[in-house]
Amino acid sequence: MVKPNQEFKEEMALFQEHIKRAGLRRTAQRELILTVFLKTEDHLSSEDLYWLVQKEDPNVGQTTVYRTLKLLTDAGLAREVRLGDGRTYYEHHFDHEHHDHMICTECGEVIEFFSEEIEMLQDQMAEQFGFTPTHHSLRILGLCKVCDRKELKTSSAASGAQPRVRVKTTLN
Amino acid sequence: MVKPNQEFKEEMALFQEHIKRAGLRRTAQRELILTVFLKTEDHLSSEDLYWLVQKEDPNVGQTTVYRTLKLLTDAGLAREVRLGDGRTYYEHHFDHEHHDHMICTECGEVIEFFSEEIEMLQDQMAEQFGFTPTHHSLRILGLCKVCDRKELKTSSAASGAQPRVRVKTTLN
DNA sequence: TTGATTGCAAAGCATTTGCATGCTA
DNA sequence: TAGCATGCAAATGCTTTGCAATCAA
Repeated sequence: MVKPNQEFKEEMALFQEHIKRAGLRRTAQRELILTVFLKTEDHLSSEDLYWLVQKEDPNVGQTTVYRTLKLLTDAGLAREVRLGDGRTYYEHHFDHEHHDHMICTECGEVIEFFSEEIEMLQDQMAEQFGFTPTHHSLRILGLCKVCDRKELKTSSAASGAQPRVRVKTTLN
Repeated sequence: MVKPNQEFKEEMALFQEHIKRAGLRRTAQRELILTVFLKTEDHLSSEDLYWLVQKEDPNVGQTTVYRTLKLLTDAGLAREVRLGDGRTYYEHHFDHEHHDHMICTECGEVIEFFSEEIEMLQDQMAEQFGFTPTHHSLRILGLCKVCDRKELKTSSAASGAQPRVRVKTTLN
């Protein structure tokens, strides 16, 4: 079922490189997990990935998925994502540029977005504080288009006008 | 030891109001927890707050602190903060305007900052996607001034020049 | 009096760790 | 062969829940 690894040649190579550099070992599990991971879209939890991997090889354990995800993160192939609920999600770069997230608190939809200006301003802010940034994390929580409409319908009567965009407060 | 509640008159009133509105009850524990909470600075975990409350009244339980912190969040008096490790921190508005965070991954220092421009751009982005934001969360991870200097010293020789600020990738 | 609140202990979750066995290099 | 990797079960750490006793309204 798994497509030939050749599809992710670069990524696989990067991984092997990292493994060698760290004095670790190349194993079937790690390769399978990475391959399955690269074929996913969006964000998935360790458990999500575990089930996907299970379909290919029922012998792989949860623990190995957890450990490998960590390894992939170290290798720069995966990125931890915290969506706000307790757990940790992961996403990869393959076919995906760097981006931030809007998360609908009603239906859980996740919108990926990117703003060059926001990036620049962040760097400027950091510089002001003598801070050297390595990562950043921007989440906007609220209602997606669909849920916002529902909200209007159920609560008071909705005027035809677009709801005003307004950030009331901050998390984090 | 606890200063008279009069100091936080407004906050206390808001809390009582919320409690009444929700058909809940005013209790000594809740008042104590809120008072102690408002006297703190920065971000503290439920457990941190628990220990502070313990000093005033050893009979108050962990659970009540957890529950009250949730209540305060609902009432708009507290704000959940996720610093990146597993746990949830809280901060209050008293004496504190809305802000975002830079977190030093070396020493854990947390710098609070605010950028009107970034706020505006976020609203603009949201509008583009028909998204109605309610909260947002921006974290910049990296090295603070002090740790960055140390880093330079221990690794290769440091040139006198300021290190370039550059965001490599995103967590979120 | 009624039903919300509390504190304890137990349960839940996601994640990590200990350890004997298995497998790369 | 040495020692990293694996998978299981047990342990952890934070947070939530069940429940009898307590307390505010």
